[in-house]
Amino acid sequence: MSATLARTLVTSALPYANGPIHIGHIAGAYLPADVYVRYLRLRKQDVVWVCGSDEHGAAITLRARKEGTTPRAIVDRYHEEMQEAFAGLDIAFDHYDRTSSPDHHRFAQEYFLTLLDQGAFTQETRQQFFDPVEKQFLADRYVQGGCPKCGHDKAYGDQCEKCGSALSPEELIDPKSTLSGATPEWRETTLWYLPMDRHEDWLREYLEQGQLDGAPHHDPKTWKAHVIGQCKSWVDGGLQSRAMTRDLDWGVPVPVEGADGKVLYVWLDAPLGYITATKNWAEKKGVDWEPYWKDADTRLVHFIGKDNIVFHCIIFPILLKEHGGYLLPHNVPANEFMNLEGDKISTSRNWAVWAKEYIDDFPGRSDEMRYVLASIMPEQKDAEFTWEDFQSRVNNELADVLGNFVNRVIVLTSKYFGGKVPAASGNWTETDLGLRDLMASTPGSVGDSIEKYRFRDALQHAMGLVRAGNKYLTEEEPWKVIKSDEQRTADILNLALQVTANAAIVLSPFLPRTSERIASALGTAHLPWDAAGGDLVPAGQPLGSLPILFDKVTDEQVEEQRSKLGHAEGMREVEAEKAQTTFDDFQAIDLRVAEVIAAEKVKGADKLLQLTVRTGYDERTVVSGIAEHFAPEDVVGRKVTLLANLAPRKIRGVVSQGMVLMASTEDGGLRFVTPEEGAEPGDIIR
RNA sequence: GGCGAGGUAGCUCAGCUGGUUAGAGCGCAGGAUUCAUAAUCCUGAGGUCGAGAGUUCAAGUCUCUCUCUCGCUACCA
Repeated sequence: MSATLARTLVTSALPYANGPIHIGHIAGAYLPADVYVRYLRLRKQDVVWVCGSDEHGAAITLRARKEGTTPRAIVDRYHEEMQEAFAGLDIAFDHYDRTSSPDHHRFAQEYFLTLLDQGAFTQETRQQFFDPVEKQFLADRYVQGGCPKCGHDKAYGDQCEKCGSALSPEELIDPKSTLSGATPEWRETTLWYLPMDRHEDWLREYLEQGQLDGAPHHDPKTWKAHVIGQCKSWVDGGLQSRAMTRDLDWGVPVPVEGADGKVLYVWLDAPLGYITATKNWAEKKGVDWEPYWKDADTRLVHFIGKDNIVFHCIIFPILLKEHGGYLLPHNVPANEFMNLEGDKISTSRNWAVWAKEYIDDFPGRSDEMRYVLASIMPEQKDAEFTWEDFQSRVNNELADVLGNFVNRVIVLTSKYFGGKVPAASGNWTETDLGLRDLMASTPGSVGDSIEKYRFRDALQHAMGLVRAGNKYLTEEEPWKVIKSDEQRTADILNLALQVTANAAIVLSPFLPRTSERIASALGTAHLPWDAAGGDLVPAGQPLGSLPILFDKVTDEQVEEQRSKLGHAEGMREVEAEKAQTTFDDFQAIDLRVAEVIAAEKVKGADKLLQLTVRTGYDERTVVSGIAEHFAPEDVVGRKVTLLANLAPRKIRGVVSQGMVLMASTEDGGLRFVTPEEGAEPGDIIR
């Protein structure tokens, strides 16, 4: 497959510059791309891999405000930090850029104008929250208020970070501007929208048939099932218009008169960063960038996590096609998620293994992490990282299988042949020929798997050669043969050395450092992939010294890493108290003790429970979004705190008269606010 | 509730367009061996392929129903 196209352009999802990189990111979008690209480079193919920091968007400005600094300071900090993290794990982009650069702004604006001229957008006026104090429109994330679902009192206008549900700003209870704290007003604003429904037909053809403009473009069978599935689900469900601009002051300004205070939506801006990065790479290199994005002889591959599928398979292709002249992705091998020690990775709970911390704790041991992540990469479904598994893979596979094999080959050679590669007679036995066959076929099987984005398989194939080497030594027993037949011993060790040199090549996309150390010791450094398969080490070659390749991971280290999880201090976001209120305002709220006497699930809604509560003076219905935390039988008979004088509201066809108060716990759970024994329904709380 | 992806040996996972006794790595048990980081190699135990029904000469592999997990989406006061 790789032989038919002239060049390959690889991108990895632009990491968002408001937090550090963890192993989930690495396993999702960076390590697979790195392996893929290293392989293509070894094949001497024309390949470019670009990435960069995604530095715009409301979340960054919000964070800047919270920390009392500027968005620039935030993105500068993470731009540096993320690059250190990548470098620490030998993630070697050809070019790492950033979206806040003037080059990128200019290019994104040009691109936007072209689309505008070509009628790709519609202009619509909608109601949006406006901060009367700061005199500016508020992006969804700039509005905070009570979460209508879990009651969390500091949910954002686009989602509640406590319960994870997606929201829109008008749903918030008692919305406040996060800029000034003022209550926002509804005002009209004009934004540009991308009407995606226009594109459903060709998208369907592109995704399902791999056809573009009536011509074959790619083989859809090579795409992952979950990628195509999710895309079809979106297209079949009907595509909506999506705003391509935002009212914000941090981003690429909309280059249109009268559009002050408006910027390009990050999802328009960010993927264009791939193009800017390619241009900047080309300039640095003194070559033409355009073939990489425009020549039909180029394969475009996006490595991403599953959360980005829709953007890379639907929205970005629309933007590229609308502009014209640009290539569409040939494949988007999105990975699923990496879980950690039985739970999902969570930045705010510090339930994560941070790339930088790993490198600090295990200096120089990037290959170990790369190996483990490649072995368990979430290629088809979510995967799970545990430190115990890390330990066992490093100790049993890297140290015992690979490290020990290399060591025994070198020790045997130095013992019997003074550390020089012995010459082979050429009289191969059946066993020898079997191993030589495997040696010859391994580069192909590893490469095939890599080209199919099956990195775990590829690594298995590569390790298979090493395992065969161990078996060979054990069965041929050169330490016995040496006593009677020196030439036969030379043959055995020569072959074992050739296997070692071959292993260094086929493992190098995964274990660049280790491969380099092995190859240097054997004097076979910097050989191309296509050299692999046959004899690589010449007879008579003196071997360099090679210390033990892998230290074992101790139980203490495992324990230490485990104990770090979830225990970072101050990681829980302490929420600022709300603005002062008055006793009179408090008096307006009528809280009472009530007892739940019946409960049932609201049909058609996963999260709603319809409760009947006794207040002592009446019985009423309250709809509560707690069904995911409590079964109906769990709540019947409980005494609860009821907000009694809340205006009735119809939810899913049921009129809810009041609200049951809940405490939302750090782990995202809910607890009833239960009065002490002795309080009876109807008792007033004040 | 709708849609998508999953549910395969103790663990982590492969199984392409349906076809001999369902595989790998790790773990475990027994054995071999000592060149090597107490490493290696061999053998084995042996999983109703989430549950049920159906199509077929033949199903882990296709169809339907159910169930659990994950994601998107709706509901959320």
